[in-house]
Amino acid sequence: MELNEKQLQIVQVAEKLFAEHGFAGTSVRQIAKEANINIAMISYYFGSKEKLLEHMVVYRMSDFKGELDTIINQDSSFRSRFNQIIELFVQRIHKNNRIYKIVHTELSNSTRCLTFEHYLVQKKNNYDALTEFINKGQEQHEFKKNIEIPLIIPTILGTYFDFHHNQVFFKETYNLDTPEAIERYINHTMVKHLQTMLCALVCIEVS
Amino acid sequence: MELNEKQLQIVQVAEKLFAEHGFAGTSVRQIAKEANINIAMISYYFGSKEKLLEHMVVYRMSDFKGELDTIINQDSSFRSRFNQIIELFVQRIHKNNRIYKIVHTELSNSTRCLTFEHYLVQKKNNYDALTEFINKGQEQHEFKKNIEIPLIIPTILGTYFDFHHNQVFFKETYNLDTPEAIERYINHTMVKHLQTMLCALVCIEVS
DNA sequence: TTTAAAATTAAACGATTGTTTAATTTTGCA
DNA sequence: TGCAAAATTAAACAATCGTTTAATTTTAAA
Repeated sequence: MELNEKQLQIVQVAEKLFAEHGFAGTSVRQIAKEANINIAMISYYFGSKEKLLEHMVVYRMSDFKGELDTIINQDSSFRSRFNQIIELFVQRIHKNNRIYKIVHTELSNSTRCLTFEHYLVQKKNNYDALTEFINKGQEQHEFKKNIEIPLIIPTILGTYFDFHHNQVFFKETYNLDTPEAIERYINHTMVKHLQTMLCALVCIEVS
Repeated sequence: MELNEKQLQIVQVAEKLFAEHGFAGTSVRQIAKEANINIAMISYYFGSKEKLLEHMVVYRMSDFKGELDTIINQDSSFRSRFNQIIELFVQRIHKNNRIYKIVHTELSNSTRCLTFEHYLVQKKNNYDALTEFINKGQEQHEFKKNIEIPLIIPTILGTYFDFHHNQVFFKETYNLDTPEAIERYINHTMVKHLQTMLCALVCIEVS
């Protein structure tokens, strides 16, 4: 997926607006205005508003599997690697939260006939990689059995997104008034919460 | 919030459509057609499309605090009550998942100038009740300290909604092909996953 | 400098949006 | 039964939607 400077500008503005107001809630005129381009350029470059979204998904959903494999193949304990995986997921989803929000909203949308193939394939890869890692840990008696592995990733991403969706609530309830405070809360408090909780679920304690 | 038969019909249809296609993605003509009423009836009864959404939120966000207090005031162990609270949250969010999805989407939407006061007040109540319960458990040395209490509810609701948003993925990856299978997965597997994980986080083990 | 391709523009397209109007029908009480 | 209020209707409203057109400007290789 290669985009020229103008196309990239359109995609970036559209991503911001789609995430903020939804796909249907954003008009091509808004995008054009905010990106300082003529309305016709969207059709000219992407064909249509729908195809702009498709291009955006393919462009943004860059490969995440590499970073995951790097951690998994490290020469450290299962617990350490598991903790690193959790942190990686949070960082990744936080960095790209806009496109994920758009995809989540549109994926369960029966109007949209987009495939989101790219997203689903990448998701499957992540689930397979994590499952294989956990299975190995279970074989070596480092990880507990009878774990619902398919729900580990939903717990990580879900915790992040529920916080993200309800930021209005958290801001005023827990005094997260600056962007830096929110950043710190996500990267430290939330990561630690997830690590503690999921390790307690998965790791066998050695005493 | 009292609604006559016709108004209820409109709210129910609109709730389904808003959840499926988003607020902006649903036209009043779609609502009117599916509810078998004239378009003008929406303005007649609710004033506008926006106000229909406001009425919907107030009507649907019925009081949840009672059920929560009933469990908290039970005469059983902290662990047992905590498990029941988790199950209640999952059941509650599952039963009303449509309105929660709508609110989550529109809440972080900078276009919408709705307050969602009703939703935020109820949320605050739930957070306060849970915090008080956990604090009591900590005082009585049944619950661990240094827990990030504000992230417990996001973990419960987030796990549910990430699964819900990505149902297309889970259906084909884990063979949840019938509505009954999904129902069973949520009410048993997911509840157990959350209970095991959160109890491991919160409860002090007695050996 | 010439010239064909690419980029950009303003304007217009028909379709659809949420809302309002004014006329008509239905309802339920006196 | 009569009649005012409530409910319902089809039609029209201006505004906005995504897209296309045809003309113009810019670009870059010959």
